[in-house]
Amino acid sequence: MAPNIRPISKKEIRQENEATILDAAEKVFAEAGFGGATMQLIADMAGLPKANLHYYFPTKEALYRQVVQNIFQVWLKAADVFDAADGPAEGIGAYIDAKMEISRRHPAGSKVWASEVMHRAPVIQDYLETTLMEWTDGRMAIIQRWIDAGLMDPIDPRHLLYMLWATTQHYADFGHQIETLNGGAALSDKQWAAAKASVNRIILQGINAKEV
Amino acid sequence: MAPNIRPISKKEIRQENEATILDAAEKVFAEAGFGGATMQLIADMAGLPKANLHYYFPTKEALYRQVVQNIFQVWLKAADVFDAADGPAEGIGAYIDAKMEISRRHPAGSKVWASEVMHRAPVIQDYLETTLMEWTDGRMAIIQRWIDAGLMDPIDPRHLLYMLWATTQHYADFGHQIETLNGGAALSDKQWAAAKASVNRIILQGINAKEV
DNA sequence: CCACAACCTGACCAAATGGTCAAGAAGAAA
DNA sequence: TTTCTTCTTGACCATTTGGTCAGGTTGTGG
Repeated sequence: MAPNIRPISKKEIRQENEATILDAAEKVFAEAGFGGATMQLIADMAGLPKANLHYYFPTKEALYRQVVQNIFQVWLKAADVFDAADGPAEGIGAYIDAKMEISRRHPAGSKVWASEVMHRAPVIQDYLETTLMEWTDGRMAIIQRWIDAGLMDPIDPRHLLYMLWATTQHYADFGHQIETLNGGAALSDKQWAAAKASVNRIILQGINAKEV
Repeated sequence: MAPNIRPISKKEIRQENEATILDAAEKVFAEAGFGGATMQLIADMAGLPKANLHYYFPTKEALYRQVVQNIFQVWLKAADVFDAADGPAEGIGAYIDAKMEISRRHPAGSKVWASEVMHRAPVIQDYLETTLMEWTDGRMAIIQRWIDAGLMDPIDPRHLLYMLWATTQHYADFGHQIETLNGGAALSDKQWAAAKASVNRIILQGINAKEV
C-alpha cells in the first residue's frame, strides 16, 4: 500500500476520469442506443455523479461523439495488417483475424458504430465521406493489384470489402443472437477459433486466393 | 372519383390505420432506435394525432413489439426457397437472392431487427430461443445433408448461416454507409445485381457448391 | 503558507415525452 | 329514427432527462 497511493495529480485525475467515463459511455450507448442511454446511467456505471460527467463533457452529444471517434481509430488501425501483406491469402486472412479479434474484445464499440451508421451517421458523416472513403479506395486498389497479378479471382473489390466488414462485425453486433443460439453461453475459445477458420476458409476459397 | 370513395367501414378503418401506424413506426424505429423514437414523431409520419396511436396500440412498447414481430414473419418466409432446393448451389443461391431483395425493399425492418438484437433482444428474446433456434437447427441439418452427399465442402453449417445473414443484411443495416461510399447515391439496379453476383460467387465458390 | 486554478457535487430547472381522459363525431344495428 | 359501439382528438398530467449552478474541496505554483 505504500507506493502508488499518492500519485493523483490533476492531470492524472483528468485522464483517468475521462477514460472511465468514455468506457462507461461506450457500454451504455451500445446497450441502449443514443436515445435510450441516459447520462444518469452512464454516471452510475462510471461510479461518478452525473454533474461530474458534464464537467468533462459538456453535452451528451459531445460525449457520444468522442466515443464514436475513438472507435473509428481502433478500426482504422486494424487495417495495418492488410497493407503489409504480399498477397490476398496473407493480407485478407490477417485482416479477418484482426477484425474477429476486435469483435470479440471490443463488441460495444462495434455496436455503437453500427447504431450510428444505421441512424444515418448524424455524428460522423464527415468521417464516412473523407477518411473512410479514402481508406476504402486505397484498399480496393490493393485488391485490384492482387487481381491483376493473378493472385485471386476478379471479384469486385468493393463487395469483397463489404463482405469482410459484414461477416466479422456480425460476431460483435449480433453477439447476443449468436449466444442465444449457442444455448445462452458465450462462444468458447474453440468456438471462436472455429468461427475464424470458417470465415477464413469460405472467403479465401471464395476469391480463389493463391499463396504467394 | 365515383367508385371506391365510400367504402370506409369500421373494419376497414381499423385495418388501414393499424397498417399506416405500423409502417410509420417501422421507419421511425429504424431511423431513431426505440429510445430515440417518439410517439409524436410516429404520429406525424402517419398523419394522425398522437392520441389516436394510443387508441390502437396501448403503449409504445406494444407498438414496437408488433413491428418486430411482423419483421420476423417476413424473415421466416424468405427461407422457403432454402428448403425446396435440391442442393447448395440452388438453395443457398436462392436464399441469398431472396435476402438481398429484402434488404433492398425492406431496409427499415432489417434495421429494427438489428437494433433489437444489439440491445440484447428485450422484446423478442423468446422468439430467438424458440422459433429462430428451431429454424436454425433445421437449416443446419439440411446443409449437413448436402455435405454428407458430397455436394459441398465440410463447412461448419452454423457459421455459414451466420455469414449469409451478416452479408445480406449488411446491405440494409449499413445501407447509409454503402450509399455514402457510392458517392451519396443509392445503388442502381446494375449495382445491386453486381452485389448479388459477388456475394453469390464468393460464397458458393467458398463452400465449393456443386451443381446438382 | 497563500492564492489560484482545477475539480467535485447536491440541488435545482425547463423542456420533452409517454400516457390519460372526457367529450364529441361517425358508422352499425334495431 | 334511435341506440349502441367504435373511432377521434385537443387538452392535460406525472415523470424523466439533459443540463445548470453555486458553493465547497483539493492539488499546485509561488
